[in-house]
Amino acid sequence: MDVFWREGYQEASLPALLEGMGITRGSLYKAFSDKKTLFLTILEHYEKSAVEPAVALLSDPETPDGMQRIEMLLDKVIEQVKQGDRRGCLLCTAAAGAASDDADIAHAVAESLGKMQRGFAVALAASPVHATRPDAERHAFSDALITQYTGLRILARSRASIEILERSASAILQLLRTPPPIG
Amino acid sequence: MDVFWREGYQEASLPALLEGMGITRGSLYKAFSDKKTLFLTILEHYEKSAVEPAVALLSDPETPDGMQRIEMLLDKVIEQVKQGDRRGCLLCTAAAGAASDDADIAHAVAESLGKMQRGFAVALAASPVHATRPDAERHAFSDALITQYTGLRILARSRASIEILERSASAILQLLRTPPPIG
DNA sequence: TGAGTTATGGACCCTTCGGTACAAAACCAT
DNA sequence: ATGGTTTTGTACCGAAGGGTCCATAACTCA
Repeated sequence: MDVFWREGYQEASLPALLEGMGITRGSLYKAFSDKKTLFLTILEHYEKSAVEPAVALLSDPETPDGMQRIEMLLDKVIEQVKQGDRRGCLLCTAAAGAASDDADIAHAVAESLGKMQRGFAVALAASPVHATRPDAERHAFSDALITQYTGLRILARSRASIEILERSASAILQLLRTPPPIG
Repeated sequence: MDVFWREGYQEASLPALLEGMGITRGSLYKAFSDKKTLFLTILEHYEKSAVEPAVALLSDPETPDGMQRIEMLLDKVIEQVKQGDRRGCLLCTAAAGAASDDADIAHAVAESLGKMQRGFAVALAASPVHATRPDAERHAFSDALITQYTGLRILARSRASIEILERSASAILQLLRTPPPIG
């Protein structure tokens, strides 16, 4: 997973993957029919090991304020970058790359990003500021959040300064915390 | 440019580029020393033909309200997708891909994205809602906007539904139009 | 322990990659 | 026209890509 995460789908070469997995071609092609199938399997693994925890965080009732959950998630992302991890998000990178030329991969990626987006919606519903707002608005905000999240992850991959990422994240939080005008 | 735009830096093959340019290898390597140099030249061209008009739009005093300029820009992006153009943004795709492993390319990309970001800042400064706010806040919002823009462009490349993109764009506009609490 | 099965290594296949070399063609000034 | 220069097309290069094949090694169970 790490190799795909670091290098992206297309760029991850078989030799690199094999070294990362500590096996050889024979075993890989015995277990997975080809590179694409391997990647789809990895996407499932990523969903379990990265997406689901993130969604769990966004849905965690132990943090009553949904906005705070979102803040925690974004903080995690920023913290990762601070520690030198510039891999970004496997899904976001796949969405950007030629991976999304393939219908199966594009579908799997969209599915996982959809889960994240619904996670944001759940968190918003648990926010005092947004709980009482119309469903449509929360839906739109969760769309904006998944977009923001994707942008953040992509810019993390490029060499954007940590300050940009931090300001960007705190700005979106500030905006979402501002109570909407009555009406 | 279109070939790189559609396929990304790494994925764009020499034969594809040659066909797109209507020339053959001999001429290409006469004019540009290699693929990377060609791409850097293309990035300059993209900056002139795509980034600068966008920045001009964001700075256009004929539209007095800066927020409206931003809305126009996002509308353009959405409109492009509506017309079936899923190429996204050359810079954003390059930022996501292995292109940003190369320091020169990463630098050029960051430079151009920086121009966009400053464009957003200029537009915000021309908005009644934000003109009187602290510089630091506008700066942070412009960071959030370039992040949002990147996310939008990446999701446009993947097969995200047009509705997500539309809601995402209008949500961020709505948030930015909400006057901040006094203080 | 030994027959039967499965997993593994790695040589090998073809294609495509970016890049070079160079002869033929096109252009140019005289 | 003609000699010299520049531009163009294309054959070719080594490297690396993903994928196949098969002999050997490693397991399994009687």
